[in-house]
Amino acid sequence: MPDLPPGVDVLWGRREQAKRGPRPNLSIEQIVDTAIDIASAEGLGPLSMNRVAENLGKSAMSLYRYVRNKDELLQLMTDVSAVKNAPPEPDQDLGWRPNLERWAYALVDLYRRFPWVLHVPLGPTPPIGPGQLAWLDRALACFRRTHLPAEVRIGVVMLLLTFIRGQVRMSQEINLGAAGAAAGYPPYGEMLRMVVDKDQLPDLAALVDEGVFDDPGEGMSDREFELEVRFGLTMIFDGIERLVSQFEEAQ
Amino acid sequence: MPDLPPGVDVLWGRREQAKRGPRPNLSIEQIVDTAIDIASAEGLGPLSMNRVAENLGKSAMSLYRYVRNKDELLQLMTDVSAVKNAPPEPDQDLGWRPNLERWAYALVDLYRRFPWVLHVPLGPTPPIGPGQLAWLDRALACFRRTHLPAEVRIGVVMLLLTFIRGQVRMSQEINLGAAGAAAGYPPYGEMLRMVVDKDQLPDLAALVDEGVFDDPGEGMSDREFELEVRFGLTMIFDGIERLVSQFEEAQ
DNA sequence: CCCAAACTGTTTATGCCCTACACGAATTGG
DNA sequence: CCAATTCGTGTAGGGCATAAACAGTTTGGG
Repeated sequence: MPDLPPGVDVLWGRREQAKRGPRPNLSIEQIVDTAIDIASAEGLGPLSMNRVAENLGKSAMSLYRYVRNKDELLQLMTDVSAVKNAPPEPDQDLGWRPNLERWAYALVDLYRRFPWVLHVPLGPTPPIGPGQLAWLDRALACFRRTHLPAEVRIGVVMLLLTFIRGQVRMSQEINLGAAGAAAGYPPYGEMLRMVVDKDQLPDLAALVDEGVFDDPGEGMSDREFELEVRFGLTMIFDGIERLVSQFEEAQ
Repeated sequence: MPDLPPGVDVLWGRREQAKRGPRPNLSIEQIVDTAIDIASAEGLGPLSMNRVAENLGKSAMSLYRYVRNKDELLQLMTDVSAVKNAPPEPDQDLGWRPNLERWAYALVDLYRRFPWVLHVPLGPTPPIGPGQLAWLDRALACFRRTHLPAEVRIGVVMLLLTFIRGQVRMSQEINLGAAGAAAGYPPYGEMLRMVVDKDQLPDLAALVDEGVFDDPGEGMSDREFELEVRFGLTMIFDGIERLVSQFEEAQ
């Protein structure tokens, strides 16, 4: 029987504790927590094994007694963040749409609380930790009273996952760009006016002239972001609604 | 007047050529092209300044005469890939939906031809190169005959961009995971059966029992991927259709 | 015509990073 | 009580981006 990928045993608490040898002075939980603290405060850039060990008052190599890899540490961090911010329990009296909407906005909150999660390179397998699977399960639970076939349910949930992930990530990066505006670059609208040619990019030029790209405030405000996400989610939920009613009629 | 971000002058061919000094033995085009070749063949991991220079028969530091940063090189690569795979010209006799669908699937092709683009960290500003702006323009051109207001047009295009980006990226990573299956891991369905508990994750367990996660072939086939993308895009396009007809009636 | 200025490519060096390895110290089963 | 096992650390190796100094090449101005 083949083994599970590294880290999975840890996530599900199936790591057998040592019988011999000195007592461990650290724990994976401590390591992952401090790593999460660093990443949440300063991002993934400054997160190095050295830095984590330093914050724990230990040497860098000591971490490798608990974690095979830096990548494994990142995977653990990702799943633990999903545990720290658990999905809401759907209320089966409410119908699928309000429940799924609550779920979706809770996911947005997760990515806003732990922005670095969006920059963790995906591991060798699809999500398999308890945190991420709990999110998956709660989304699927919203469809209990519908007649959607199994494949469609997953398809819909995956659609929401990728869309929310992409949207939050993009807004993050746009915000980062706004911070770069302090570095001396002109605002986006200005830059576009400098390079966009009316002949080669006519439709874009029209929008630039309308001032659509001229951000009034500093970068993208929380309200603007909310609107952008809500816009996309509404469109997607409308599509799901059509799908659900199709399979309801077929019943 | 503040300067443009680094690399923009290069992208738009506004780099002034040197008058003094020896003739350059390299060109940015060469550098970017070989970098693209490496990344397309082996991914961003093995792409280092040393490696690029090596493939050109030069020393690593020579590249810094043409490029400020590795990050700038990555941004250039991204835009050039969008030029090498240009967006289709919309046919104004066809209506917005067929045109936008062609555009969307062409974008999917772009990301499949240059998978590494999805892993390039976004730069200090939103896209400003001619390649990416051309894609933006061609998408906007699809709405010429509609009455959508400007903000909605951008919103829709952004929605498509993030969705396609996320979807292709996820399928890439799943495929990578399938490659990891050769490393000795059991298939995803098996692993889920090992960890998913019927009491704690009932809805997920139901789907696991149905065998939804048991991939018949090796990883995700092209056909499966096509279906997945088509599924999401259809839902989104239905949502756009609703939106367009709303503003048509309001006219 | 000639020299100084400007530019190119290379060599060298610095400072990070992850991590393989070997070691001494601590703990415990037989 | 010894041998096996485990823990934490120090050292070192290899890779990376890139700063700085330098030698060689081209050209504009006197």
